[in-house]
Amino acid sequence: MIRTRFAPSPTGFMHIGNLRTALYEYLIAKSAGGQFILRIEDTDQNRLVKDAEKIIFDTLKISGLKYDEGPDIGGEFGPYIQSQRKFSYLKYALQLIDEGKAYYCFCDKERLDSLHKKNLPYDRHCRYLSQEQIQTNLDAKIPYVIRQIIPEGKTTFKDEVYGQITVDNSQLDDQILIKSDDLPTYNFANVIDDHLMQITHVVRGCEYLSSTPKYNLLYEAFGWQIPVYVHLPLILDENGEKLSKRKSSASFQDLIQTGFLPQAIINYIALLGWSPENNREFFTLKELENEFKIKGLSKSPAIFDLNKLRWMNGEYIKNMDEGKFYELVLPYLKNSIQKSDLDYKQLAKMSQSRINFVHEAPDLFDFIDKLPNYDTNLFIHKKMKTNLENSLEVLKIILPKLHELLIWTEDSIKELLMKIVNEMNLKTGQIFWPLRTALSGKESTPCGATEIAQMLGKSETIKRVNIAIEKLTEGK
RNA sequence: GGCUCGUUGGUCAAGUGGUUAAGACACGGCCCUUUCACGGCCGUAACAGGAGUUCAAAUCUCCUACGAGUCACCA
Repeated sequence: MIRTRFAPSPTGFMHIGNLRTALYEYLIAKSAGGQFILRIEDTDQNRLVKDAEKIIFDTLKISGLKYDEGPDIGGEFGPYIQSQRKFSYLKYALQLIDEGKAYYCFCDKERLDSLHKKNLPYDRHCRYLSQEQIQTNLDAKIPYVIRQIIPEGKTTFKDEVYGQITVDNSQLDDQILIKSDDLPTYNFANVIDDHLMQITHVVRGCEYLSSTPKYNLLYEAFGWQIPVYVHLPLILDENGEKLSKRKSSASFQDLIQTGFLPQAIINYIALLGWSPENNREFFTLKELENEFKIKGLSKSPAIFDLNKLRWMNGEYIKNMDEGKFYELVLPYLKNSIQKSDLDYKQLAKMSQSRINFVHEAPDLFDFIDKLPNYDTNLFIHKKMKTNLENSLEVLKIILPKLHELLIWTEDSIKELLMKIVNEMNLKTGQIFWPLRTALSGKESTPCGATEIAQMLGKSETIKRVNIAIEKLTEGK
């Protein structure tokens, strides 16, 4: 049984890099019928950010990444918040001391700093202390940390994405397992918890690639089974820089707030660093669970392209069930458009293929309540073969006929206009373009002249045609 | 600086020794159309550089360049 875990620190926003890591962890587990676990790593109390934990829960919920075990739902390997396990790590470190694989270190900050300044690794000073010295120091209550003895030689491990990687142990410090406050370091707690929680696949960002040998040395010291490693390439922002938890540019919440649909975000980030075996681009989460293969992960970093996300969001809107889109867009339309006798279903339908965000819909219809103060040059359209003169002429012809029209429906208006087109032997556009422009005052609208006339009603239509005639006459 | 990793069009990417080097976004053009959008068609544009192995290299090896990650009592 494959078990993966998402182990974030509650130190800020969830940016899409974090989310993608969670997504891949989820997919690796679920594509093999395994389990996905959430564990909060909050051992650094100084860096905690208020509400960050809630953000994590909410984000996973909204994006549909359901975990099988976690702080808020429990599970047989709990607790799932590291601060609640904080004193359970010490005994493992003491065990390593007993076995001669770790040691007390009493070096003070000054000593360490001076080494650090010279860019030197820890000199293993305390590794060779005698039993008596150690006991004396302990009795004297001198603060200590516990360090692991890093053996000579090389450490080799296999990563599922990056392949075999070998590091000379001389590159590795005798790492601290337990800090002087008796709490574990991140790396140590991580290994212990992953083992205790029976995590089989450690999936994480590739910033951990170079510290993985340290992890392995720990597993080996305990004689525990080493997990499968899957390191993920970075996601960079549009400037090619690392995403940050402080800057919110690519934070999930902000994207949601901007109007991106969770499904579109998930779909898009799934493709940032992974590609399916076929050429497919659209996946629901369920479909990803079926198609995801570790083999498709790439090694090089990817730039987060808001442009393509926008496009994908538009695709999700276009392909959305009509009824569902109507539900989503209705409040926006009702709130922004004052004219109330409108067929909102029709408006929804007209906007669905024209927007990338639901909230953009009302902008398309802003001309309904108020005719913009447009420039008469709008009447000039080369392809429609219209200019100021023939537009004026056409509008003058239409005006009385509109007055006479008794039944005011889209069909009746269209019939009327087509009749004029035929009688006068015009190009269709030569009558529709001036009318549409006169009624909307905009270069483009989500629908044609007849729909607009119908929406506006007879008197408003006539009013706007009159305004247009005036404008065009004045310009002469 | 040491170590590790990476480098295919502006972006995401396919590709595992022989391809006209896919596809998508963006961009440009054309078509459809009463405008716009949708849709359809077409186009611009890439193997970081060098040396080697080979009949044959985007693919294997080495070097160089560039980029990134990491070297904490942070996670």
